[in-house]
Amino acid sequence: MQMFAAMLEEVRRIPKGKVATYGDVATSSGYPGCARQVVWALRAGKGVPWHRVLGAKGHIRLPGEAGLEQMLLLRMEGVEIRGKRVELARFGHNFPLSP
DNA sequence: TAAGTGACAGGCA
DNA sequence: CTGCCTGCCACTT
Repeated sequence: MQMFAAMLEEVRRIPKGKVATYGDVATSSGYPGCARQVVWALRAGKGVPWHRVLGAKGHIRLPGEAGLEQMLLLRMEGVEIRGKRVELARFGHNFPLSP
């Protein structure tokens, strides 16, 4: 499995109403420490719920209107947003380790 | 081959 | 709480 493919797969596993961080996606997809590569995957990936991926602490790391849209999409899925951040304790998706 | 880039993470003031 | 700095890794030029 290619790195990006694995990452995109993990992103697709995030259920509606939940979110995950770049680091979590990277780790659970088998590439710990490759949070930046998750960005690559998301940019290249199509048909993935990219809006469910946030930065550390549930911070939205998308600048400009894209961030606004992400916030909107998350809200529509039932994710509450406090100011500029999400409560990972409640909406963070617990990834099933896949070895 | 080396240097630069990025929707990052974690530590520290 | 915020903002700055460093480490990280795959990819491009």
